[in-house]
Amino acid sequence: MRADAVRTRKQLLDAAAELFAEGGAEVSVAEIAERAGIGKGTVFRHFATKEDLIAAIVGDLLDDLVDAAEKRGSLREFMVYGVGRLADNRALCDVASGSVRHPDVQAGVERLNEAAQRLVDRAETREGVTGRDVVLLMTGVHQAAAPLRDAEPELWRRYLGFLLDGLLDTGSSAPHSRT
Amino acid sequence: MRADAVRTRKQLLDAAAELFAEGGAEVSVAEIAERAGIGKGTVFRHFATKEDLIAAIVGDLLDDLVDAAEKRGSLREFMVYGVGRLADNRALCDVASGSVRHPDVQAGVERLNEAAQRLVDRAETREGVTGRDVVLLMTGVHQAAAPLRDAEPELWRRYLGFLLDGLLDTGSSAPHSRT
DNA sequence: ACCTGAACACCGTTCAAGT
DNA sequence: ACCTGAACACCGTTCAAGT
Repeated sequence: MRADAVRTRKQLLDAAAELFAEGGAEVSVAEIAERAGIGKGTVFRHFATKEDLIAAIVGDLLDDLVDAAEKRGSLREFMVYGVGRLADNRALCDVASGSVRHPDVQAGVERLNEAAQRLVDRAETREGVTGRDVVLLMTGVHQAAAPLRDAEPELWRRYLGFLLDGLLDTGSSAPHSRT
Repeated sequence: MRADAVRTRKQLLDAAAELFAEGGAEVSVAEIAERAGIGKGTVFRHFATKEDLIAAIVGDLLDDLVDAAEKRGSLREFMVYGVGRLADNRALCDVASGSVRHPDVQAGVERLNEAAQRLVDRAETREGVTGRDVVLLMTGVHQAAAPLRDAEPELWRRYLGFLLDGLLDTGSSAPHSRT
């Protein structure tokens, strides 16, 4: 790849990362090209489709979450971190809502599921809970709180608390029995 | 309104209800017009924007949920019914995901929140839980399970179970304490 | 009064023409 | 090799022309 192309590509990725984070996948290719200071057609020289561009940006975000799963001590800490990331990046929300179905993204989610599974293995959860459950439920918590994102930006913490109380096995008492 | 216009409007609403239920808000006006057997322009004679048409369809769905909240005995039953409706109607999902922001829809959600509040008042939940929380959390449960809608269509029941265990106050033991 | 389809401004995508 | 903007097929929306 020629030096000028490397530079163009970086400008494109920087602009896309910023705009997708703020506005989600719905920001137009024209806007991204303008912000990057390049022609609209050039975007498609680097990425065959808009979806491919989104997948490249979102892939990095998912890798960051996998790192977090490996570095954070507990399942609880990971879930707090993960929902927090969902709350501040609209592109990640679009992945969570299933509107991005790119194979690279699916692979990234799969790696995240596996990393979450390793945390579940070391945690005291109710029986049958998998890493995949944890990842899906994180997105559910975020999306429940999302409509009030502006009015109550910390609402997801409360909802995550409810979920964790249903998910974690506290050991001492019998939290999941119904009288 | 002239008799032929009444007929046209009904054809339009029937087609829209069916297609939105299957495909969500993203089905095109052209598709709806074709299914209804009317011209594309005629759609905009009855509804100023596509959003207004969606709001009309979704309003009925929300009214049905309000009815359910009033007729179902318990909070738990209502939540099972509500998430079930979300699972089989894509238009309702689009409301839940916040991609429909029509004032009539917001008003419908508000009425649903109030109906849910009346169920909460009669239920044993943890402190501070509101009807609005219940409605939001129902959408969260659904959206968590949505990516596996085809592979595991009943997954939402399991996730709703997790949530209810965190939400309901079982009385006897101390389910929300952490040791 | 009511319906229609051609026309408009957008979108993602393609590609001939430029460097 | 790489970049560009005009051109294309879509979309929601408008409106002059028809009944």
